[in-house]
Amino acid sequence: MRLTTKGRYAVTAMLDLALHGDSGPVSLADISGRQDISLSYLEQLFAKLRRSDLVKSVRGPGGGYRLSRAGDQIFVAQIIDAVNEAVDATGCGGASDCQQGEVCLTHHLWENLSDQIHGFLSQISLGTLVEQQEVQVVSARQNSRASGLETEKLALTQI
Amino acid sequence: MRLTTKGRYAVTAMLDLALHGDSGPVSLADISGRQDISLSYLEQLFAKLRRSDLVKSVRGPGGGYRLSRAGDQIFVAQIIDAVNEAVDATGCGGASDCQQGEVCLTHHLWENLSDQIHGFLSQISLGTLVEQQEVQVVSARQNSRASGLETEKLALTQI
DNA sequence: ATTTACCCGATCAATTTGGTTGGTTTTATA
DNA sequence: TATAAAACCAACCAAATTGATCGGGTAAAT
Repeated sequence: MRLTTKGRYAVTAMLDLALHGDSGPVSLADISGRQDISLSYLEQLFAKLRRSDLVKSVRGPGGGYRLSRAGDQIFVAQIIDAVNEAVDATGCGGASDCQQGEVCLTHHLWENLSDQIHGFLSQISLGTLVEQQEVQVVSARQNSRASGLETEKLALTQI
Repeated sequence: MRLTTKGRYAVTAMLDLALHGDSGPVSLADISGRQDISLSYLEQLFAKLRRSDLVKSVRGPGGGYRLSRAGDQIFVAQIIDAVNEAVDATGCGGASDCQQGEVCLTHHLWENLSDQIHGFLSQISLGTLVEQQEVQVVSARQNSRASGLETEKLALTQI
């Protein structure tokens, strides 16, 4: 499990798609404009997302990308796995050829943790994130109506 | 929150320290030998770990590093934060100068997720990992005695 | 004094990241 | 049918990051 800016871009773009995909396909140019990610980098990312069947493409004018299924059926871990081509990360080759020495002990400790992170991100869907944000925005609006504008900024940053 | 091989090296080294630190300080040369990480890279990592008060150093012959407190008081998130000098990752400058446009919506969605990951890794201590591994090793040994060696590999990988 | 091992800074090769250029194909629409 | 919008695609490139190397220091145990 790796978590770099590349994964952040991918998740951000997919979130944009989840938010704007209701009325037909969304072009990469639109996402590029809204999220400030270069068009060709988006192309590279979406090539991988498509290969992993997370999005479907529609070619030609008016085309773009759609989520290949509902937002609550697409999980953050899948997005990150799609763009971060699996690095072995094992050191011992992964082929379990390492005898039960000291090296392998801590190696397994790390694998354990890595699996836990992966499991955690496998439970969070695009739908979950969007829902949470909607709750936040509504609550922030209520707060700001009640107690001034400064509260909104606060509520949004401390999710 | 970033999660790269750098963080993996740091966590691995700290785990090694947790496992071997019972009888006095552990030298970086020892860790380097056991974990197959270059000595000078370990030096760079431990300089940061020391600055973050996660380890204490003992100079001179027989010296090395000790955890600066018990393993169950050192959390994975702290280790990763220590070696990955904070990248802003915000895009909008972080100074909340971004108006409530579309860009900032997904930006906050990502921040939300990032915070969740950080919170998750703030609950996992070195002690937790070592404990789990000990449980696993014991259980694997029992399994392999009961039903053959293949079970051990299985139990270790599916933690 | 010598040795061990932490400390420190500069440098550097390899990899990854993110972008650029320059196309091609598909397809809606005028 | 011509045009334009947009997905596709491959090669290449600059910047950042990673991880290693070198060449020294400094503290302390023997």
